[in-house]
Amino acid sequence: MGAKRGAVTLEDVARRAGVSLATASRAINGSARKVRPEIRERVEQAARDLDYAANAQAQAVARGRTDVVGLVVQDIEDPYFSSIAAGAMRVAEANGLMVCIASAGRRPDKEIEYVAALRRMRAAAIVIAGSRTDDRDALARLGTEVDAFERSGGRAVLIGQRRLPVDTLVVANRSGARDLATRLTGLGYRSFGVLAGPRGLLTAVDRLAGFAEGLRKAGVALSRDAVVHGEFTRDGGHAAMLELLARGRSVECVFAVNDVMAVGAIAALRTLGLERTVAVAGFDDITTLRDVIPALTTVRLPLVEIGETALEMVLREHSGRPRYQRIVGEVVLRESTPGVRPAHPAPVGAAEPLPTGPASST
Amino acid sequence: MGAKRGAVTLEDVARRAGVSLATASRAINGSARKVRPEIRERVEQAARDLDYAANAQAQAVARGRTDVVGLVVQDIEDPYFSSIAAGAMRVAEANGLMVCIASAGRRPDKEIEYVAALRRMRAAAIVIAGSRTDDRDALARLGTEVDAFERSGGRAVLIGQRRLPVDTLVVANRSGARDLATRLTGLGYRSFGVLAGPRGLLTAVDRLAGFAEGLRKAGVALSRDAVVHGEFTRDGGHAAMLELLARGRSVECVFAVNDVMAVGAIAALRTLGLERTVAVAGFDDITTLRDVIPALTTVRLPLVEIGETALEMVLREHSGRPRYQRIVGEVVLRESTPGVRPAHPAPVGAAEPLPTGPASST
DNA sequence: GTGAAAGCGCTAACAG
DNA sequence: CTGTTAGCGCTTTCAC
Repeated sequence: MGAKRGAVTLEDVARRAGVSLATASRAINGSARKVRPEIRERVEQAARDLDYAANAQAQAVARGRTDVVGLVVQDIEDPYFSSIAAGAMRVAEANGLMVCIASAGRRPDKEIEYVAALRRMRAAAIVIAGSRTDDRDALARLGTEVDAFERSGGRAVLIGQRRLPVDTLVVANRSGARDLATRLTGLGYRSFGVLAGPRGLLTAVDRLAGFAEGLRKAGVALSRDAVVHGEFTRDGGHAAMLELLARGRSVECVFAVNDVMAVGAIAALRTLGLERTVAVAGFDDITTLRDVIPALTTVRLPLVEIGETALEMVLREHSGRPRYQRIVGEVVLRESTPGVRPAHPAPVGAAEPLPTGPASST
Repeated sequence: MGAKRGAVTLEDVARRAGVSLATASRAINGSARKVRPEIRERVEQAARDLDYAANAQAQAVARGRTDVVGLVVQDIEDPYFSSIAAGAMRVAEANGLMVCIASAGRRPDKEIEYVAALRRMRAAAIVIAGSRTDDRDALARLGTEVDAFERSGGRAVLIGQRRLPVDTLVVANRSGARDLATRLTGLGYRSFGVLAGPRGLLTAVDRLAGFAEGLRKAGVALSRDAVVHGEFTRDGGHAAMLELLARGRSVECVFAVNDVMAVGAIAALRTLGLERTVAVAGFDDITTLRDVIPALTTVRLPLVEIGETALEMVLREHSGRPRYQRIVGEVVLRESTPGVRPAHPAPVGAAEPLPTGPASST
């Protein structure tokens, strides 16, 4: 895929500067040993003349290490992952690393394949972002592959569930959803529906479980058929909302297990003129979605920061056993869940405005 | 950053299979020459036993070519770019390539730096997505770097403006904005404002120019102080809208040069209770933004497809001079520009509903 | 078919 | 400090 003939080599540079290969190497690509300034300048000039660019691949094999890190996500187009990617890339830049990114399209097998590819590339580190599934077999295979990666000298970190003996940023989906349920019942809601995402996706499963748990603690029941599964996407939320309505359940409030589904749900409600009748809450607090109307109540996850932390963690030397770091979200109540009028007064801090600092963009 | 000691080498595999290095290589990593099935099986078994993964870097230096392509974007968190990335990654996957991505943070210098890094990596191809600026110097340096990249055997393609003698997907910003202006005046609007984006950003400049041109053709004036520049972001649009209002100009319709700015503008209008008074149009048709209210009139750009096309173009063998392929957008009229009631009846096809096929997600 | 050996472009001892 | 000389891990002639 692309011949690399034309490329100038270090030998060309050395010859032109009239020095040895070794000296040229030391002058250009740094080294412990020092080079006389005069010579160094001559070499650098030669390199400039020839427009020399070191062959990173060759350096990698000679040095036995790479300057590339890998990032495996489920879908780069999903803002959840592009934010994480942004964070990781920021840290990579700060450390002079290039990031090779792979979008697995939510197929566990592809994910494993990419980890393997990254192992072949001898990536220094690799961060795997995205929910695990309940597919024990896929999990085991991923574990094997990650293990092989680490044994070959690389370092890996997962973002999501703690399911493998590997460094992990454990997203507190369960407690986040539980807190959300608590706040929502605090607003006076008593009947809920859940747009639950794909059945086997742990992030979705955990959020559902946590939400149910929160309701239970508040003494609110969640009937089985008030839970509708669907794709983890805008259209999935749209369809699930319609399905829930079709089931004839009247709910005051719907919890969509992520923001994009919530947006789909609101769209569905709107076409039926119900957007102010049924409250909707999401999860993630996706920046790009902050301007939907009504503003979404959600659980904010510091996505960019998660990406940064993940890469930093894995770059930091570490000795011994896997580290698990918990990432907790924060409930943000907004207009999409105005609360039930008569009863229960809204708790303190219930109405939080949209953040509009100059920092948040997109 | 990460020792690569543990890694199993092909030599280990060869030894275990009791064959020569050469044979092991042929058996595992393919070759013109054939290997007796029996031997091949033995080698493959050995590789499996040892959990061997070929060192892609070493292969690259030996073969003189890589399996990585580079993608340089302005900001991976911006849906405009994450969609392009998704497209590029799709075709990369189809061709067994890994993509190294770099997010330049809208700094032309960083962009150049990354192209250089990609050259060092000996990337087979590289796609540079994002608007050029009016900085002639930066453009020249990018040109030099890209040229060096191509001379060293790689292939490059730009997405944006035709400003360099390099393969380019030329986005028809100007004509898109012109068409938009035509349609908008067709709806009866007569006074416009423009939230124009950063001054030096060619994409923004072209869209402004095209829009102005469209208005002119329709005999509508666009006063200089009805044009407000600002960041190419949601907050930039928000601020610019406020500024436009502060200037005391009463406009019927505002054109924000991209969707994220348009969303910011709508948010600003909403806080003032003006969202149904001032019409707003954007550009790009960002998927994630399709559910804002009112639904955004915009110029749809096939972003994912652009990413695909770019990489395909550059992967396809080509002899000779640079190719320029035009990408034209399509005006999509939606609720954010309902049209002016009394006069001018809406033209045919004016009201296009939101696409809601199961395909569109996020 | 298979193996020995010469690279690929660069780094890193090791001597001077 | 600088040059010589082994490698790094793999591919690919070139003989057998």
